[in-house]
Amino acid sequence: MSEKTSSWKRTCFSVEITKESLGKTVTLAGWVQKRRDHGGVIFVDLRDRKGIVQVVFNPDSGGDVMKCAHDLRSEYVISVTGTVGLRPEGTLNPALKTGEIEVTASSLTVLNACAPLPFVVEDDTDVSEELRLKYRYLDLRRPSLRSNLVLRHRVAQVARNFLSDEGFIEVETPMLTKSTPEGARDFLVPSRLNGGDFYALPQSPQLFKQILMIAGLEKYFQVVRCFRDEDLRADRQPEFTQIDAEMSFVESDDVIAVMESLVEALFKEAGISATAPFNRLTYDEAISRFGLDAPDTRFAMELVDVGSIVAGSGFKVFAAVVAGGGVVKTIRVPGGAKLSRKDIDELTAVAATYGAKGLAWVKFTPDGWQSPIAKFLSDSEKSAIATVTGAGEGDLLLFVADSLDVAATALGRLRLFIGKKLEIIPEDTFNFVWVTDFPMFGYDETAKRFTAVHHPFTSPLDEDLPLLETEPMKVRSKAYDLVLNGVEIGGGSIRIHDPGVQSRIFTLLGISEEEAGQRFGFLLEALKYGTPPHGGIAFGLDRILAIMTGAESIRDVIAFPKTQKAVCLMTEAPSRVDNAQLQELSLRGLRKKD
RNA sequence: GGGGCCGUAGUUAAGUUGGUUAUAACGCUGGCCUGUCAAGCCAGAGGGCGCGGGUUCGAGUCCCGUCGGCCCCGCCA
Repeated sequence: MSEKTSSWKRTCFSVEITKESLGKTVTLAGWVQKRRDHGGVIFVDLRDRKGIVQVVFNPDSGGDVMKCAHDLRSEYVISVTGTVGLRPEGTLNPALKTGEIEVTASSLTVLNACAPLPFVVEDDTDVSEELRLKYRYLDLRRPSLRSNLVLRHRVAQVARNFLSDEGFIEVETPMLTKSTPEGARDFLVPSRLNGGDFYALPQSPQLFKQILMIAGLEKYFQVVRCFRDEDLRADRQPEFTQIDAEMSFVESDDVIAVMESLVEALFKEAGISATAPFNRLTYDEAISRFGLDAPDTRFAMELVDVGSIVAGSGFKVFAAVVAGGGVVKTIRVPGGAKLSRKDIDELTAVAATYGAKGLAWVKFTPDGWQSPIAKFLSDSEKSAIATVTGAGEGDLLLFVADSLDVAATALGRLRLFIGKKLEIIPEDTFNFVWVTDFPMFGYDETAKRFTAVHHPFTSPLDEDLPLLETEPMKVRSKAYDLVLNGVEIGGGSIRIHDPGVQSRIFTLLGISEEEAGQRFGFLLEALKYGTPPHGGIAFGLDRILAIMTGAESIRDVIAFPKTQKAVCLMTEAPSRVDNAQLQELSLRGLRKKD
């Protein structure tokens, strides 16, 4: 196809060519980003993994080479040998790292052609994600996506190096493991050798890492895939990656201290400064001030409780909720009085999504209170509300009266919604906060039983141990989450290392001794044999990278992600299998073969 | 399980109150062109509107169903 005067093997990458290479002969290999054919001279932007450089073909290159260059198309794979030269004055391209130089080709080898593309391989493409996922290999050629993968690699390396330097041992734990019905839905794997039995893919290596502590590893870590068969979101994939760690002979503060340094190191790799120690909030504080257990602390607009002010109010809706044990909370939207009725309707709809039955509002206008509820409130109530919220002219107050859970969630979400809409959340700010002292238990109204908020192996606070049997809902745990800009990026706890306490927790969760034995017998057994106090944490690598890269979805930091229906559009997994395969696994297909 | 948005050439979109041969840009194909980098100029090909029903004289346009993508609620110890 062209003269073979030299090998097609690359001598350097595009971006390695500098002005110091002037006059040198180089061989480049890569993809044709763009061809600009002027007839007598042809420019080709050659892209390799590291960047782009302009290659020039002119009649001096030889007739064959010109003809061959003329036939080049986007994404052809080529090798070019040529001489590095300065670009003529006035033809520099400041947009390119290599914009001052160019390579004048003396030979060209087409290593492979490329079929017409389903979409243009460029960062500034607005092609649908559906198509991008189907042709993921083309999508990944785009520099922005590739740089996400590169950063992911670097961050994972930093994690490994850091933890290794801190004395953590990376241990691989099984991917084929035991199903534990607690928690998320398991992905099941049928066992051929034990027909009718199933493995589960791990939701996390939780039990294994605890057992590694019992085994005396003292410090364990793993960059590990986890699987949960639940519905997907922008920040949730059925398989995702955790930086998982566990330590022995530690309390919460010990884990937090090491992990803060790790997080500093990870974010430094992305050019983001995270300065430890990070702020801390208890769960109760987080809920009461921000409404959510993953508070976005980049902006204020905190929740204010006005329950005591309106407890005896003429506004029966408020008074009744307080009398019934509920709360009345409000947020002040600075300058929010300019919002239209339609805007407020929208906010009401948002609040309704999270279960709020209504959204009361007050606009502070030059003429005083403008509000559907103003007439029900006394002057002293109004002034108390203004004082406690700090509301002044131009502001808007939004109230939700409901159970603590609903009111906090609705206003907490509303706070985020308004923060985004009014663009009052500062960008390029990274606010880390530890949320601690989570409640041990939640209550499942439908199943009429207690559930573990974190997981059943989380240790209660020592001082709350006596409340286990008397007031379980008041028991707090030694759990901690790391929250960044309103996103939970990690969470962990000090574990129970006392089999007696572990049994009490199982009893409370309504897990019988027999059941506990079936599900976690190996752990309960192991706990008897000299278990050190231990605890750990796991970070969501995908979420961390999404924040670092500004990605809207973790799909943009995962090489081969799945769609919302958990389908890989490239491989078309999941798919049907042969009946023969099923039979071998003692399974029967439920769907007819079409 | 539920709510919302979307689906028209290869791609991204426009398609008035349902009305002749469905538009545009980019891309693609061919030609011209020695300094472009959103190259330029000329010519050209390409879809029957995700799929299936229905209403109608007539359906991208209305109705029903279905498939797919995205966002969210539930779910995610």
